[in-house]
Order: sequence, then structure tokens, then C-alpha cells
Amino acid sequence: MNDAVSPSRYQLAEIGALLAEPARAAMLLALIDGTSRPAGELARAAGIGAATGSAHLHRLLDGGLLAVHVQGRHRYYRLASDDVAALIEALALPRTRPVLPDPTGGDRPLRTARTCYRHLAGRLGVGLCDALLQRGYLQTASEGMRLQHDGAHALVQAGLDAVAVQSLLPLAGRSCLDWTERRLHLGGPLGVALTDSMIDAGWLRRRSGSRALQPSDDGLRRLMSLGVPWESDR
Amino acid sequence: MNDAVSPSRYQLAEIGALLAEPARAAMLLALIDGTSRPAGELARAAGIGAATGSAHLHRLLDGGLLAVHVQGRHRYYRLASDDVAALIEALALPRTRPVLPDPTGGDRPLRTARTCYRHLAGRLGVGLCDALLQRGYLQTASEGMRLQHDGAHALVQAGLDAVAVQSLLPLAGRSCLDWTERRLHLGGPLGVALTDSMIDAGWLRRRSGSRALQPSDDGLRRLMSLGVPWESDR
DNA sequence: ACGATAGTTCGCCGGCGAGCGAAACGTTCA
DNA sequence: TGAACGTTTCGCTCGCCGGCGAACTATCGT
Repeated sequence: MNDAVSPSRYQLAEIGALLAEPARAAMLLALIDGTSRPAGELARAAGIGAATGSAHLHRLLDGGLLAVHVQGRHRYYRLASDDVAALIEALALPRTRPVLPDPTGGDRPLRTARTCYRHLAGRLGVGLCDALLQRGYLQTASEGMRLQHDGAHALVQAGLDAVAVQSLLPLAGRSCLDWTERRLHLGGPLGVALTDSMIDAGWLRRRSGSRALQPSDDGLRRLMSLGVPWESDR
Repeated sequence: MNDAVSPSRYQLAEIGALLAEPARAAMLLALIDGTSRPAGELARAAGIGAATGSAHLHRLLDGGLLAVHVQGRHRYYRLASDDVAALIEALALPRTRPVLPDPTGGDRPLRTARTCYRHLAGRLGVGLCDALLQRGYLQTASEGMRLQHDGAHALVQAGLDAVAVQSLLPLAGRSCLDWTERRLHLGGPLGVALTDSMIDAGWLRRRSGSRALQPSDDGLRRLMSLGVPWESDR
């Protein structure tokens, strides 16, 4: 009986060991927005030398948490998958509970809308997921969340590209817990693709150097037409 | 910009460090079925001495992953919450992918039905969650999954205790990923309470010394009446 | 009141690994 | 071709932490 459990003990410890070093944790967190970054930048973000950083990146690579893309004399590292990203967010979450970010603090844009790996999170992300669920546009199945046909229709009505919306139908969504709102929002392939569509349509704009997403006035109006609650001065 | 992220770097590393030691990982895994166990037993399960075990248990306690219950000269340790349990299962999962458990192996009872922390997992768990979702008995809201009134009615019809079912209505469920079926099943307070009800009604029986749950013939019939698929010889 | 048992505290040892500087390697640009 | 730059490899030191045995405390049984 003891033997049945023991293999996973080392698997668990292996992942733990990879996250246990603040320098490696910082590197992973720097990549959680889905970007690819060169080794030197990651070392700088972690506050360590290039040599040490290289060693850490190799361990993360061997551990399957990172992937590389070689381009000339640069090596761009990124998270290996959105499974990994979901894992990091989930792990960074529970310890945050006693130290919730200051509601009046300077992170307001982040709290409003941001990317969580590649999908929409923050107040808008939670609101959108909530609205889609409440109207039955999004339904949970055992393989994840699925966009319904009437939901696709509503998204096109609201102004998203019809072809892009059509391609959302076979995708599966994953529910992802938001650390500022402490509510569910839509992640997974479906969440990523939907977010891309909204950015393409100009509802949201990426801010360089930050995970924050800037909603346009037009985008806000269209989101509200889908049932997303919004008080502009909150 | 760098400062906004850095606190969570240490939070992430702290959790990682707690999991990084195989002995601690073994202790956590030994508790993942939701039981409380005395310090000595956990040390034995981890294959270390009592002194070392005591130190590990204290670190896990300080880190908020464990809780204690003192009874006479015994100290019973358990996971601090089902958040922690969900975390452990989620972490033990991704590394398992290349080494999925042998379908023909001796773990068939575990694959059929088992406790995941305190709620039902395995083929029956996934099937039940799937059936409840498909019939609309269970619906997803942003705070989690909720049992609908017609769902409660159906559960009572199937033979569960009416008072117990009534108490399920205000509870929130969490979707939990199953590592053998790779599909969603129902966890959280709602999942726990529902599983308890089914055990009380004799549909399932706990097996001592294992996480496996043994379904009774009667219980299987009743689950099938709720729409759970079942081929007896699989 | 006594020994037996569960658990913790203390002190010590040994090994893993994080960190850096120096040097080597490969690519880019002039 | 040679200099500059990004990245990796190597060799080294040092601190942290896991492990145990022994002593101590607390509770239970008789």
C-alpha cells in the first residue's frame, strides 16, 4: 500500500524544489503573462548574475516548466504550457489571502483587466464569465466549459468577428480562480481565443511592460451589452 | 513594476520549499484522503525518524498546510483545508501525464471510485458530475457550482435522505480535475456533502486502508437511474 | 507512584545547491 | 577578420537544511 503512493512523492517534491528558489519563482512569475524573454532579462528580473540565471533556466527546462526558442544569439524562454501557467497562478494564490492587494493602491489597472497567462482576468474577466454563464451562453460539461451556439450568435451581434467566433465553438474552457476578485473566470484554449478576438476587435489593448489590459470606451459599451456589470468610477 | 510582483515571488518559493522535501511530500500525500493521523504514523509513512518527522510537521504547520488536533498524548495532523488538498492533487497531476497508471493494472478499484480529499473521484465521480451537468441538475455560477432545485428533487427520488439533500442547496462546489479520467468532477463543500450522503445511504462503502470506495449493487443501480454510465466489466 | 509510550527539543554532522568570477563558445555587426 | 555581446560551462566557496541519537516533557495504564 505504501509503494503505490511513493512514486508521486518524488514527483511532488521535484516540482516543489523547482519553485522553492526565489530566483526561479521570480523567473516563472515574469513569464506568467505568456511572453517569451531572453535569458539575460530573466536573470536581471530575478536579481542574480547571468551564470546563475543560466543554471536556473536549465533546471526549469529539464523539469518541463519552460520551453526555449533559439533566435540568433538570444534564447527566448517561455512557460511550457498553459497548464504550467495555471499551476503557478494557483500556487501563488492561497498564500495571498491574508495579504490581499490594497484596493486603493496603484494596481487599479491590474485589478480591472489583465492577462492571466493569455486569457482575460480581473474585474472584466470575472464579469464576462459571470454574464456568459448567467445567460446560458457558456455551459459546463465534464471536459470543460463550452460556448453555446446562441452565445456565439450574441458575441457576433456584439461586434466580434464572425469567423473568429465560429472557431471558438470546438474549444474547451477551463475555470480559473482570480486572485483579486476571488471568483471564477474563463481560461483554457477557449478563454485565450476569446480574449484574442476581443483584442483584435479593439475592445481591449495590451499595455507594454505590464499584464494590464486597457479597455476602450467602445469595448466597454459592447461588453456591457453582453451583460458585464460596470461602474466606471469604482 | 518589479516591486509589484516581488512579494508573491517569496510566497511561491515558500510553498515550493515545503513541498520540495520528499519526506514532507509523503506526509501530505498520506493525508490527502482527508484523514487525521498521529505524528508517529506520518513519520513512519515518510520513512524517517520521529525527531525528523516532528520538525517537518512543524514546518508544514507554520506554512499553513496542516492543522493539528491534540488528543491526550497524541497529535493528529490533517490537511488545513480542501484548498490545500486541491493544490496537492493539482501539483501531483501534471508530472503524471507521461506515466499514466496502467489501465489493466491492479489499481482498478481506485480508478472506479475513490475519495479525492473528501469527495468522490474516479470513473463514478466523473460520470456523476457529467450526468448532473447534462441534465441541468448542477449549474456553474461564478462562485462555483450549485445544485438546482430539480436536481435536489431527483436525488431524493433516487433514494438519498431528503433532509441531507436539502442541506446541499446552499453549498458551493468546485470543479476538480481527475488524474485517471482527466475529466472534471465535483469537489468543494458540495462535493464532500454529496459524497457523505451517498455513503450514508449505502451506495458506497469506504475501504479501510485505501482511498478506494466500493459501490454496492443497489448504489450502482441508483446512480444509473441518475444517468451515470456504467459497463460492469470494464 | 511507577514505568511505558508519544512527541518535542537540542546538538552535531554531512551533503546538496545557490552564488559568483573567469573563461569558453557562438552570433552579430562593422 | 576582429571586436562586442549574449549565453553557457567550469571551478570554487559557503550557508542552509535534513538526518539521527539522546535527553526531556507530557500523558496513559496499573
